[in-house]
Amino acid sequence: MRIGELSARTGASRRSLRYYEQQGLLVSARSPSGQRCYDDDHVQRVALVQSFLAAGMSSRTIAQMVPCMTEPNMDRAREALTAMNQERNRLSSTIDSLAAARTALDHLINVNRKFLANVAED
Amino acid sequence: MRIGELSARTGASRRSLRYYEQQGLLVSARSPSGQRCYDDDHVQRVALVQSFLAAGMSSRTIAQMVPCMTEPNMDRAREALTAMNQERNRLSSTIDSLAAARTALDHLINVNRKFLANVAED
DNA sequence: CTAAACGCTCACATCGATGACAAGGGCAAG
DNA sequence: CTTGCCCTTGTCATCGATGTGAGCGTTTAG
Repeated sequence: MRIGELSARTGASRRSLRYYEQQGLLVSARSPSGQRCYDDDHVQRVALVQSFLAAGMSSRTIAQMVPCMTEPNMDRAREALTAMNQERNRLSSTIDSLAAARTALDHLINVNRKFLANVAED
Repeated sequence: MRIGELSARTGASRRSLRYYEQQGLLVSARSPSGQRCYDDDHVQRVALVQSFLAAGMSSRTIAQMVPCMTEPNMDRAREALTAMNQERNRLSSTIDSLAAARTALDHLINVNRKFLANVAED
């Protein structure tokens, strides 16, 4: 498939897909005329990249792990594992922060609910 | 206290504190010479703002809720509640995304661990 | 064959929170 | 009064992912 179809299937813009490739997150075969050619596997790959980007990973970090996403690579597996574990920790503590923020928000929501209820009573 | 001390106590840079004020996230009294004066309550307030910013809320969004953080305000309570609930949902789905990314990462980590173990066997 | 739709590269623009720096005023200790 | 440190406002720079548009080649349907 060409870039338009991959874009349609993944929801990533053509622009983003080219950017992913430029950053080494995605590899494409090229037609004789230079157009990018993808196969079905790339759909999942893009989904994974999107998931990681949405999680706040930088493309540099993802690029470090990507070589091991397709076929584990002995040379890079160790450093990739290090990066992955580091990111896993970062993710976990981010999740904790968000949960804390949500708790604080819940508190604010309750205070305001009660306030509105009191006003209604008067 | 003046801005330097608040900065030291909260970990937010002086620059950030001025920015928070400019965005309506923080209010300060001023000394006759124009210097910002804070009291202890502001430490908590800044912590809350930092927590929300770290959770990816825009300063505009936080500004919408802040008037109701100090003293509930009848005029704004309803719209603020709307914004708060909206943000709560956004937070929840962000947390879900991060959790999904972490699961995907765990999968990758396992694949690589096994690969390295197999290599070691040979 | 032609036109529409798609693809290519290159380069500049955008957003939001923050850093960095300039030019100047306020205040305490020597 | 001077020195040193803290404060003020204002402006320009930064980062990363993506939008946007120009200028030009390719593929496909009529």
